[in-house]
Amino acid sequence: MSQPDVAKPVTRSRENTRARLLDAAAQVFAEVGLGEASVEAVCERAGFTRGAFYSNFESKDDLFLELAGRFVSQQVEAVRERVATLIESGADATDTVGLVEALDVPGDVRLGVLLMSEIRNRAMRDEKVAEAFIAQDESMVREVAQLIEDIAHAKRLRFALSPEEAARIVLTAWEGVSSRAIIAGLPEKELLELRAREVGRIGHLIVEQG
Amino acid sequence: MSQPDVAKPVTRSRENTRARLLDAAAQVFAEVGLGEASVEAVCERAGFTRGAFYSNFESKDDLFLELAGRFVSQQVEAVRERVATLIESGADATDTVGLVEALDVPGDVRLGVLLMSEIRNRAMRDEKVAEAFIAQDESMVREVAQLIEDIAHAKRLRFALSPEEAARIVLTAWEGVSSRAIIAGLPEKELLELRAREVGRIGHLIVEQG
DNA sequence: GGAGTTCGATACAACGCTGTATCCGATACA
DNA sequence: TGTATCGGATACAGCGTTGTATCGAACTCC
Repeated sequence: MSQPDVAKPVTRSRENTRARLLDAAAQVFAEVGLGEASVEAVCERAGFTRGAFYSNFESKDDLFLELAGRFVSQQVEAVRERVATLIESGADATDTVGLVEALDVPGDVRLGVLLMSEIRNRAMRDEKVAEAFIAQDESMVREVAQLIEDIAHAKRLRFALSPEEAARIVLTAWEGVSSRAIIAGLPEKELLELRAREVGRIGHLIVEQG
Repeated sequence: MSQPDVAKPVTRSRENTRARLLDAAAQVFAEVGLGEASVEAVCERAGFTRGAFYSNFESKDDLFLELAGRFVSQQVEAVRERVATLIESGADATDTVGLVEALDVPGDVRLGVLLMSEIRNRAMRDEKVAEAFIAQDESMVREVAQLIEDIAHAKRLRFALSPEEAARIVLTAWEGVSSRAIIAGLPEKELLELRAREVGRIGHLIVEQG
């Protein structure tokens, strides 16, 4: 898919330029949106010319698909790690806000939200992106469901909702709150606080409803 | 903002072309996205040339701002009406699914979801759009909050959440479910069912948690 | 019914972006 | 040290899009 017709060798240098282009693309796409971003702009940001670009990707769509896959996977992986350490550290399950904060993925939050929004938007129109999105989204749901299940177990609670359903609600709220915060122009710090608070409240609602 | 330098008369014919252009734009923007939609494509869809376009709008952004305002207002208005009739008809407050279904706005659902997603996406980067979006979003929250409050009153319940908070959760879930359905490629009928079911469940969660 | 105005079509100039073909420096390898 | 390959820069042709300037038909208003 993202592989050119004539298979090119996978040298260290090559991987490096690809990575720089992908990082630059993430920034540019987040800033102006996928549609209004030109290949030119991405290359400029990365410090390359289009020669480098077309030597590494077939098109903007090709790059975006790869970026989307990479980015969403990273998010899932980051959350997976957090959940793992949370579970074995036996965190206080009543502190939903603390738990929610612990899910924050390191990195530029604003960029993350904007990029994810861009990916979601694209996934609504592009089969390929949708496929990648759904797969990773389900992984994410499973991770969070696991966390919720462990909390339920620790508190000896039974829910009317399945852990998966609860996880979906939490994740949906997560995204919704993030978007609203960005639209309202909240700085990163307040965004994080608001998100922890609101999503924590939802978590509470689910947990208390035994 | 959307008014040309030299104020143009507001004739019937003029309003008609503006409306046709706006409708066409809604379709095109929903189909391919704002960024990848050309002014040309919008005009073609509307059955005009760019001459008509530039005689009525300053730019694509100008048109989009107007479209966004109009569209979001319509949504709010439609919901407002439904809520009003629901309230005075004294609908069965325990039937959350029925209540949720009653909020469905008439028209092409898929188009509505895609367009709203486009508007939200744009609002994250554009002050003007954000402003319009926030204003209307708050109206919407108030409408739904009103509905929730009436249900609470009818059932003599008190919530841990304020009606506004509850409304936000419902609306966020609404959008989240819609997006996921579109990404999954569900046909309109199933989208509506899924949405009613899932959002209804959330409503239940809020209502039962007295 | 004639003069003025309005609205949209047409024609045009300019620009930006894309994708490819070619070139050149660097690196690896013998 | 010579040779071959690789990776990115440069140059170029072509296209689509934008915005404006101009034109003509239709409608308005006296």
